[in-house]
Amino acid sequence: MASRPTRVSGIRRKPQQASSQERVNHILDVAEELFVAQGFGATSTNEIAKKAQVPIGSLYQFFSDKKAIVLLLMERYNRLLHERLALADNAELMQLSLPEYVSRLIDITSRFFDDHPGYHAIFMETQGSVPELRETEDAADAQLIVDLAASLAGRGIGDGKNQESSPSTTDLELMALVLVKAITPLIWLSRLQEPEKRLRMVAEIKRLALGYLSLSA
Amino acid sequence: MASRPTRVSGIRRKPQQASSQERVNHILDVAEELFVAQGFGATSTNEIAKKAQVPIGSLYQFFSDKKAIVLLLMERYNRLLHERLALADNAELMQLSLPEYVSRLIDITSRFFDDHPGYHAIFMETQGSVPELRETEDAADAQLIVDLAASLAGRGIGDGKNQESSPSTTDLELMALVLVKAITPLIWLSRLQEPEKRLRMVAEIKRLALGYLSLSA
DNA sequence: CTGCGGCATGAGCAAAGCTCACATCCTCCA
DNA sequence: TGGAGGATGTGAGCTTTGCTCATGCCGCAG
Repeated sequence: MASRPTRVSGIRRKPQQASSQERVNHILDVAEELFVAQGFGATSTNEIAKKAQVPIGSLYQFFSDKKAIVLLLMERYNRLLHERLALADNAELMQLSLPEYVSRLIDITSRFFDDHPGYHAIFMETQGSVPELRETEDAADAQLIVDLAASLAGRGIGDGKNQESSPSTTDLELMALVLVKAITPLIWLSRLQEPEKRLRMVAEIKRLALGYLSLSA
Repeated sequence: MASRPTRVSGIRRKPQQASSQERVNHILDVAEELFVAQGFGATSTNEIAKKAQVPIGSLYQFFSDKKAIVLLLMERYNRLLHERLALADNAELMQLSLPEYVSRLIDITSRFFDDHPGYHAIFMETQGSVPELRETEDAADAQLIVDLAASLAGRGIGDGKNQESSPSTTDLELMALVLVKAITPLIWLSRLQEPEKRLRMVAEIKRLALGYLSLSA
């Protein structure tokens, strides 16, 4: 798959100069910090501009919207997650037994959310009020789903599901969709529990995935 | 379980007069209509007041906040869902085979979201920006989870999970938690698909639940 | 009829997102 | 080198929206 070009819908003037590019990144970093600390709604664009030492007018030259800031942040996060999963999804992973394979994938994802607490925090608050964010997120999930479906196919999952006829790729992708969309919120939820309960939840999430996959093994 | 008193945290002056109670309900109905039609963020409180033929000052005598309106709406929805599930969760349901039992529960929930499209629409947009809503929703889910755990216990699910020691209630509730929190977003997602794919998704959701429960049967 | 306590009302305040008229800088040709 | 002209930088202030509060009105006790 060719690496699709990053969506820059929310950007107003594409920074040609390197210095401007740095300014944009600096604004993004400051915004991320403030969003995580106080929330998206409680952070004003003027505050971001002031803390980033950028006049409010300049900020709006780079970002069409307050929403655009959050959009770019989420794209950054999505890229990171995809990279991390793609990195792990290699031949080595294929050697593992199904339970260990499932366990690894879930641990990697869970770990990612630990390393980037802003992802969950910002996404949860903004997904509802920023429709474009749903699209970006769906595109990112679609990517994960395609990859996961391919990975599952490599393990021979789903071959025996349709008794007759061919087990169309779409069936596998449907399974991958269900897994991704079920597991992601569960992992987020697990992060809110105290450590002991959290471990039990993660174990239970793995059982959920495993039970589902076992039906089609 | 005793029916817990409805949370009225967001109400400013408890309407003693019947006429005031009617006014509150009328405002809620108008607000629901506007929220579904244009979204929560795009609907101003002044607009609600005008359409409900209530002066803006009076509206704020009944509701402490714009958030309070949405909170009361969601409580209404949660009460309805709980009632519908409680109604179905009777002896008759216990006679069914496990696959049919799972199928019924998921169909009932899915049907509920069809009958009340506002639930999903309003909740999705507001959950992030209204922290109190998360609490209300968690309380409602907790109720569902306790009921589901009891229902599962009645079927003998989970008895064989812990090889040694007692299968503590908490284990069952953890399973119920995982099921509820995994299935709800999936059902919401399924509602956005075209009819054919939607049916396949619902079937897949049932397989997910079934596979999971089968591990502990 | 008169005084009083509380409810009803909507003009207007404060906060936040965003604009736009103006200043400043940078480039390039005479 | 100077200066014209476009591109970029800047922040006062406009608009919208959630919400308040000074004022008016109503119903009842004396």
